[in-house]
Amino acid sequence: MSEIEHTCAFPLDRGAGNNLFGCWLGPAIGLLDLDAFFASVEQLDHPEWRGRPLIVGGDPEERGVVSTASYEARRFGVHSAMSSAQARRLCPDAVWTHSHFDRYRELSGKVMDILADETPFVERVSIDEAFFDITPGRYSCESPLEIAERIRSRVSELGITCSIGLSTSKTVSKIASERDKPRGLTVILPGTEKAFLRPLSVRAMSGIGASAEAALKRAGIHTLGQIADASPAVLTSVFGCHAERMRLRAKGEERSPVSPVDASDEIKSVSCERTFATDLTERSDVDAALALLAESVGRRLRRHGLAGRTVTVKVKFSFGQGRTVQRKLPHRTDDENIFIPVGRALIDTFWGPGIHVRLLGVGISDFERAEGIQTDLFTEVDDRGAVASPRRDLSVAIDQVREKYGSDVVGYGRAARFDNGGQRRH
DNA sequence: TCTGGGGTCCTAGGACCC
DNA sequence: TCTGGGGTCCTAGGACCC
Repeated sequence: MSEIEHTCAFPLDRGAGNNLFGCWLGPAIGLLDLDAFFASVEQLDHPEWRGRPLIVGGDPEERGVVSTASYEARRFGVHSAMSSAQARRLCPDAVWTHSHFDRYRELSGKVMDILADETPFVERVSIDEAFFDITPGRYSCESPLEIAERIRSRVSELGITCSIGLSTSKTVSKIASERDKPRGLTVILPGTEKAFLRPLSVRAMSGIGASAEAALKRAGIHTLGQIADASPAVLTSVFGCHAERMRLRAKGEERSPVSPVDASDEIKSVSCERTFATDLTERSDVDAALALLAESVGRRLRRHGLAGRTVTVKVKFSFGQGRTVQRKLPHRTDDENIFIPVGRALIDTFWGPGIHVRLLGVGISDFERAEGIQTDLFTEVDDRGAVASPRRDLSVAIDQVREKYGSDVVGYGRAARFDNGGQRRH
């Protein structure tokens, strides 16, 4: 029997009728966040890496960045999104590994199963985060604290750990979950939300990024309490039509429900981009890179059974600026043989002498539902209403070989000049 | 030391139509 | 011929998230 440990940000106010071991007033919404998730999975799968600084991310020699650092590596100052080169300087002895998404997805699924076993009201936010509603009386009459404690303990049986924030709203629980990582359970009791939020920096609240923070600072607003007290005009100048919703969130009075996602679950776009170890300066290299990225997008579209109508090409130049250009196709497709030429035409719109390409990306979006598809008499359309080139069959055959033997085995000649790291082959 | 890769959502302007 | 207004589609860009 695990002993109940938790952090209460504020002393219990028994007078208000809230008691840890008694009743919980109002909604009980939890946010579960897996601790250093990718790094924890790697340490689970490689016992020899446990207890050592571990970095999941791109190669330091190739403009990579840190995806996740284990807590041992974080002690050296390494954190997500830091360039791998800097991480290596801070922690030269760290173990490095690339990410293994299929494995992360598998474990994430097991965690979601645990949540689903405790309550039907689960809203998955990302691969390592989910909200869950355990309001007493909605599904179970058990104390929210006991349920949260049990979830935490069941997750640890998988060999990874999580932190949980528990309160009456999503905003507060999300912030609370960050307070005591790893393996924390932070409870903000009903009635104490406002006092908990007031002194916090505006950046603590999700939805406020660097840009909104700067705008708020110009208005003299630094804390969530100041957002709660700000004039409607000031808030509107920063948040537009979301001003009053942001105020409610900052006051701890948000009432947005945990929505088990079905429709919003659907994929809206599929894209692939690559930062090259050395800039591309030859148009032929850029075209070859486009083909490589497009094949990856095509493969994922076919795997998901999706076909889209908008092609987007994204580019970053060596001197920092970037551009995105997009074009709508007359018909949807999942066939890179169709959208590669469109991508080339989009590259034409910004290509010129002396251009150095640091990053190139390709994306497909605008997935129509089958009943909304329009066709004409002269276009061959498959049973899902998508157009395909004669070479799509070849693409599908390559998909199958890759499924079976791994992605490095076979590919078109046009993509063979780059390996998966985007490094030019010599 | 600069700043990856996968996404979502929103805004704004211009074209075009009624 | 001039005028205005509204709606929708397309495109580009930006903010934000993990």
